[in-house]
Amino acid sequence: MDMDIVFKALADSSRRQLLDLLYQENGRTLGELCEHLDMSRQAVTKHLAVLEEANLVAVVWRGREKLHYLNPVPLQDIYERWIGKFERQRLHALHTLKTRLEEDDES
Amino acid sequence: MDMDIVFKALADSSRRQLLDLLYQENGRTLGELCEHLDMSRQAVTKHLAVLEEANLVAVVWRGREKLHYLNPVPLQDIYERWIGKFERQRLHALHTLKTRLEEDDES
DNA sequence: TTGACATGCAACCCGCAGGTTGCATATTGA
DNA sequence: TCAATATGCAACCTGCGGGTTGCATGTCAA
Repeated sequence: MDMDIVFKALADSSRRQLLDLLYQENGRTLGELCEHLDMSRQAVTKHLAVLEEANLVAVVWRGREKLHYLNPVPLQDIYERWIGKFERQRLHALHTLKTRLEEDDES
Repeated sequence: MDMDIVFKALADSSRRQLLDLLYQENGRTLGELCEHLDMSRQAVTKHLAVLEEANLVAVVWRGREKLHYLNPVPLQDIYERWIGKFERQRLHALHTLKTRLEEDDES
C-alpha cells in the first residue's frame, strides 16, 4: 500500500477541511462542498481528485450530481503502520522512565 | 497547536525515513543520517530543519556534532485530534452496521 | 598551531502543486 | 424543446518545495 499519496493528500489544509465537511455530513455534492471553501469550483474538484486518488473519498453519481463519501480506512492504515509504531516506542520510554524513577526511589 | 506544519513535515518520504532512522537508533548525528540518504548533506539539513520546526525532532549539540532525537508527541496529537475522530466514526459505523444486520437477522 | 572534520549559511535552479479562467458536456424540469 | 443547473476538461500562471553548489565557521586532535 502506498502511504505516500495518503500523507501528501493530508498535507493540505483545504483537503483536511473537505474531509471534515464529509465527516460532519457524508454524501455531500460538489456544489455543497464548494460553498464552504473560499476558492473556485475547479480548485475544489482538484482537491477532491487528490483525496479520491488516496482512497480517502469515494464518489457516487446521482444524475448530474456527484456525491462524495468519506473513507477512513487509509487513516487507520497510517495509524497502524506509522503513528502506532512511534507511539508504542513512547509508551515504552515512559514505562522505562517510570521504572527508573521507582528504582531511584528505592535507593 | 499548529497541526499543519506537522502534516507538511510528514508529507515527504525522505523526512519520514529520517524519523524511521531515529526510531531505530536515537541521538544520531547529522553525518550518520546523511549516510543513509541519497542526497547532499545540505538537503538533509533542510529536511531536519523542517522536522525540528514541527517539533518532531529535538537537537542537542555535543562539541561540533549535532545529535538528533525523536519526539513522537506531535504524532500522538495528530492521532488524538485527527485520525482518532474519524476512527471513532468508522467504529460507530461498523457498530451500526452490525446492529442493522442483527435486526435483519431477527426479522 | 594547524589541518581535518562536522556543520552552517546563502544563492541559485527547476518541477510541480495549487490556483485561475474559459469553454464544453450532460442532466433536469418547465 | 430549451434554459438553467452541475460538473468536466484544458490551458495557463505563479510561488514554493526540494535539490544543488560554494564558501564560512567552529571544534577536535596531533
